[in-house]
Amino acid sequence: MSNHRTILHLDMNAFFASVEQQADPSLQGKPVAVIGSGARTIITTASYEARAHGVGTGMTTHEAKRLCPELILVIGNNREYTRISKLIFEMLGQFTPLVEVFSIDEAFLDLTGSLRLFGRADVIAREIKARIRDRFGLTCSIGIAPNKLLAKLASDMQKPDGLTIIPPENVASLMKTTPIRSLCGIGPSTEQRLKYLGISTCNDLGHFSSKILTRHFGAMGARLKQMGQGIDDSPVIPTTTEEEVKSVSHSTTLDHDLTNKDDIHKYLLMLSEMVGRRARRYKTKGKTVTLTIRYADFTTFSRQETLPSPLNRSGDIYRAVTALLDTLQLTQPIRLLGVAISNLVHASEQLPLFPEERRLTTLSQAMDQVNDRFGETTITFGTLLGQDNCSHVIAPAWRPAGIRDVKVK
DNA sequence: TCTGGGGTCCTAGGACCC
DNA sequence: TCTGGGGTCCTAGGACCC
Repeated sequence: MSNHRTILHLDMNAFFASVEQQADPSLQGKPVAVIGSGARTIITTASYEARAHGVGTGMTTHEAKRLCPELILVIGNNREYTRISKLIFEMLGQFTPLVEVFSIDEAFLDLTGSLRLFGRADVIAREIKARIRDRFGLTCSIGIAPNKLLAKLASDMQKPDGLTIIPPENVASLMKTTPIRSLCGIGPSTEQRLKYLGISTCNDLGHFSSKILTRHFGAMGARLKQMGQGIDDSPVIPTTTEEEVKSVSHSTTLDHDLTNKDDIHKYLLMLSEMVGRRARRYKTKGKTVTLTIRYADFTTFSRQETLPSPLNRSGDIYRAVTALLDTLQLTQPIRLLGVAISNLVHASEQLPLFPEERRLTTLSQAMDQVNDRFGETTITFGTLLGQDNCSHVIAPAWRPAGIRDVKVK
């Protein structure tokens, strides 16, 4: 009986773009990019045909069109991606109850206990790939390794439609050639700081002085050294028992930069309503309210306030963020506005004690009920009317609403 | 028409309390 | 009437993920 774990990481290939190509055969084999609906949108996902021209996530549509004039732009369909994502994750639950949803198109599976029943891990991986292909016409890349860090590294090694296995005995030699930047958790900034210390491969990192790493990176230092050695003890946490969310936020890049206070207030009301509604759906309230502003030149900053009692009514959130706005001296036109609540506590089912408070809470609940039944914009605040609708494209990392309710087996 | 949106975690410094 | 010091909460910003 070996004492190491067998972890599988699944990564859907060009998920949003592939779903679009499946739904519309005329897109198959063509360069396709999924974008948002706003005026200043970016490429969310590019099909492999588009990637061949250099088109990638984060590019502006104009940059992408310049690289690939025949590129077909498709506005993302969040509902459909969420629907398929849930079906795939449910299917994964047939192989182990230990399925951790990492994003809308990625998941970790702990197969350690499943091997006796299903045989070898690569057999399970091939079965998963076949099912996803047969049922959805989609491909994925799978990595299998002794832990999550290496499984994720492995799934990245062959795309699209890959299957990469890192056996425990191969870890040390793999670390010799793997660049630190390939590890999940080491981004551009950490890479630069490590390079400055003369560290460029995982092997360099794994053998570097703990003392110096701790001096430069604090608590993160020890963890970095372990990562360099390919060590990762973090468990696969099934999504059903996942912790509660810690914040709820919405932000929007405006179609045009704003200077007018009335316009800014309208957007803040819209964002407050979106945050409040989602918080109420989650049955949560937040004590801290945050306003985020991005200026035309992209400087971004935030102001937050922690209130005496938690709130989730849209009007209360709106009041708090406008109060924060009033403390500021704006120096440039505004490009982006964001509203968040954090410091979350469970919302009590009990109605407030005072009549006026009770009236407002009941009103808020009634509006939610109507909106739940007849669609998002049936009832809303007067000043919101005439505002463009707020159908934003979810990012690949977005966790589908209610995903925590997915029954895994 | 340069540069989306939703999250988590960490840090540093200040307030405040004992 | 020099300098302590731990703990907690809060704010603001930044790194990182997809």
